[in-house]
Amino acid sequence: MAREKIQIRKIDNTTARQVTFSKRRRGLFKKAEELSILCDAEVALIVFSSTGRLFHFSSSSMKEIIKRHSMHSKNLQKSDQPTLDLNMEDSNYASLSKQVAETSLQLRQMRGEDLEGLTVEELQLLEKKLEGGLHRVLDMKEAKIMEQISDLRKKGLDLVEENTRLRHQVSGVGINHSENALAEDGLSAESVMTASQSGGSLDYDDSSDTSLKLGLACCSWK
Amino acid sequence: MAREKIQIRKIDNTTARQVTFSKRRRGLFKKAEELSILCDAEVALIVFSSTGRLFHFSSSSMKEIIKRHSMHSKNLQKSDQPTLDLNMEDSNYASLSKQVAETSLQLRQMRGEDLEGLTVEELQLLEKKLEGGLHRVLDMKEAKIMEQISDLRKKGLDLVEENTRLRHQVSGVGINHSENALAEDGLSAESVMTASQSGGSLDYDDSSDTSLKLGLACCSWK
DNA sequence: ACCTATTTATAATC
DNA sequence: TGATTATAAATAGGT
Repeated sequence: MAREKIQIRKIDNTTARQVTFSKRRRGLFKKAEELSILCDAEVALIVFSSTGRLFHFSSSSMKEIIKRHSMHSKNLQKSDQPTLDLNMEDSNYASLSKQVAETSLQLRQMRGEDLEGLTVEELQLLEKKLEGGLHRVLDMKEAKIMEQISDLRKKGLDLVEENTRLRHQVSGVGINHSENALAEDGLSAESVMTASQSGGSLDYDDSSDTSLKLGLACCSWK
Repeated sequence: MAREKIQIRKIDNTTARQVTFSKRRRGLFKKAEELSILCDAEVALIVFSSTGRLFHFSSSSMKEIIKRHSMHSKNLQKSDQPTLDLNMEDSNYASLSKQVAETSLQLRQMRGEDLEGLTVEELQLLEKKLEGGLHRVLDMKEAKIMEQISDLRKKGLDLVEENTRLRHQVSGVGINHSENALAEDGLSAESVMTASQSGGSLDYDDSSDTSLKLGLACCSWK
């Protein structure tokens, strides 16, 4: 709702996502409170950021609202869960632990560990994930490298410019002592450009081991 | 936010209040969902109208989010629960929670997400990890496939053997009716061996695109 | 964190 | 309720 319309899907850029999260979170909580006041409603809002931070609002007691909610929804639940507040909290830790175990197993498997129990199909899936991840990492690395190169090139050009200006100043003032010999074969703007570009071409070798690929092997330069 | 600015206090007129409730409720739920999608956040929203009707939204499992919330808030609660075990869990909770956040970030990054903040060096490291993992996964897959192949081959040999035995039995008993024509071009033990071996040679080509590596990508070996 | 051009949400009205 | 519309708010992209 601003400078440009955006699509409602996960924001890729982490920083942008966090900024948007902050802004929209404030907006959401404000509106939640307004609804509760204007319309005399009971409102409970719980938000966990993707980094795990908790934000919450409730117009009255969060516990009461949650209880009331679970009473309502319990009518539709299979009553195999005598979930009261107490054992719910107890099972929290377990579920979080389970989550840790699960995620770290996934992580280990992506590192190529603990693969014994997997079927060929699961391995195939893992392989696809890894290739996808690798591809995106390579793309990002490439982007960063390009950025650095263009930065460096720009800086180089600036320096050459300043260098030239200084040399002119020096010769203009007529103080051209031997100490300034350095300036006499100072780099030209063009040579800097060229050097930067060859640095940026990053010619890769297809036959090299993949671990040395330098990330540009299969990538599209953007 | 419209024809006129309003004060945020309870709307006296019941009808107007209900109308506003409907409109704002929709807006609130929409924004809650948008936040969860855009920012990859976990969001739970529970609303009771003043007439007692329940409305709720949750980006994932309401139960899970509520659990997670109650764990967090327990940390800030007064010690009306002087249970030793619980306290221990509380003190562990923060670190466990942090661990979840950390591991899942790593996982996301291995999937190629959330890479913005990384330096080229970090990306390089990630790349190495991915390549290492991929390599081990491929190795394991190959091993499993080889194993399956030799299993199949063995079973094939057994079958051929039995087949032969059966054929002998059949001809021995002298009941060689036309229905048994099938047996007459039964596979020889050798042909099974050969077929299995050529299927199992698995020569992969280093220069091929990784996604096609092992040449068996499309086959589902069980 | 602050600034605006735009997009959204919505209060009043029909 | 539902549609309309003028206006208040929210906010995306920059700085």
